[in-house]
Amino acid sequence: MPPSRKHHNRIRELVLQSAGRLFNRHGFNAVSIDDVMAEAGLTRGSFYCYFSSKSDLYAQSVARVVHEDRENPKANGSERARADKIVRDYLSVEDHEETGDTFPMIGLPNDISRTDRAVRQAFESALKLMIQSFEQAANGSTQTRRTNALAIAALCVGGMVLSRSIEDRKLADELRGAAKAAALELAKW
Amino acid sequence: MPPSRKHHNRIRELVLQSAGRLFNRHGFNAVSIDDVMAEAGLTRGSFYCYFSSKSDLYAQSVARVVHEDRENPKANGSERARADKIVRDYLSVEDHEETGDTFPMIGLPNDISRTDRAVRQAFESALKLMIQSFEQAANGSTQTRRTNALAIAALCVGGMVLSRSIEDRKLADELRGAAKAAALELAKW
DNA sequence: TGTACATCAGTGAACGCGCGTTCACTGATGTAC
DNA sequence: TGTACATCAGTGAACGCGCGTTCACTGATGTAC
Repeated sequence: MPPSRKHHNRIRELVLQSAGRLFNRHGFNAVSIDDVMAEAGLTRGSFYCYFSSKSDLYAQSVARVVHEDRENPKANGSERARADKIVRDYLSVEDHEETGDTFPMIGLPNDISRTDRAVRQAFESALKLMIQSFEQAANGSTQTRRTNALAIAALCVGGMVLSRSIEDRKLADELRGAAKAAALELAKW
Repeated sequence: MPPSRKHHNRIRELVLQSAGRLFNRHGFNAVSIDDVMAEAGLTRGSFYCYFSSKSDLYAQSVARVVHEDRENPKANGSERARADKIVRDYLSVEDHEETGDTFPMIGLPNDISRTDRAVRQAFESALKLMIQSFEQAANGSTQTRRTNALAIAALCVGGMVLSRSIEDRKLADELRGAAKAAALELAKW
């Protein structure tokens, strides 16, 4: 087996990273396979050496984040710090263009609607993980923590989606700021 | 002028209604011109008798709602009642499939990203109107009302988008419920 | 050590499909005379 | 009142483009002997 297994995995990882970045920024539909491969420095054709379809790529890209989080759950510090980081990733006023390969991957959930099962399931498990993070970090009774975690998730996604959809930068910043404040208020962590 | 002006306007309105319904439910990209025309009982071709492009249709569909709201601002009752209705339209657990031609039209904002100017502007003005509604209805200082109105908007959109993106109905209902509770708590109206 | 071969990453052209848009045409409606 | 004509809604086929996917081919790499 000539081109080594190592090489295969390295490139594959590279493509996954490009994909994560692009999917987070622009959503599923708006990103083409060409875009992903170009960002990784390759051309369209070899994509299928690594993934069986665009949906497969998305599913694996999301699954990777979930998996990594499960592997080293405390790597990024306390539960509080992790939850805090997620909120910041979504709602920071400053570097909102930098949604790298951090956590989110729930980039732009809307265009998920009509795609296949695997994509939706991957998305769903990532969402559940995010909610769980918030739940563990929050204070209060079990019930309160659950409810607040759900609301925080809605604030994160809603704030980000809206602020990205508009051109009025001032309003966009205001929106993210308000959503962040409300989220942190709910969390009381 | 044979087919009367009345007729033209009537059909046009009918198409706008179908469009509003479908766009609210599925977003911009996921709805085809065929879908809209079929829902109105017509075929693809005559679409261009009424609108110059798909973007034009979307822009006008959204603009209609804004316009109607400006025309009879108190038609639906007090400011409180109107704001309340918007939240319910977004986040009711029951009839979330029924997002008719009520207010929302901020159906699924994500896939707006790469479409033309008119579409984005229409969307943006609708969003501003929604925020304004919340602002007027809420209690507290000017500053508090503004901040809370923004957070409520994020909760509405985030809660709806997320709950529509997942298959786990129980979680979806929980999400909408939590987002709604948080929104009403913020509003204190 | 050197040569033949197998393997697979990578390329770029081509295919197919969905969908927005165009177009030639039909048919009904109302106005002109 | 009746007939010819103009107007436009409506139809369905066709075009064009973007993009996911396929495919025949190349070339490099490492193993077999």
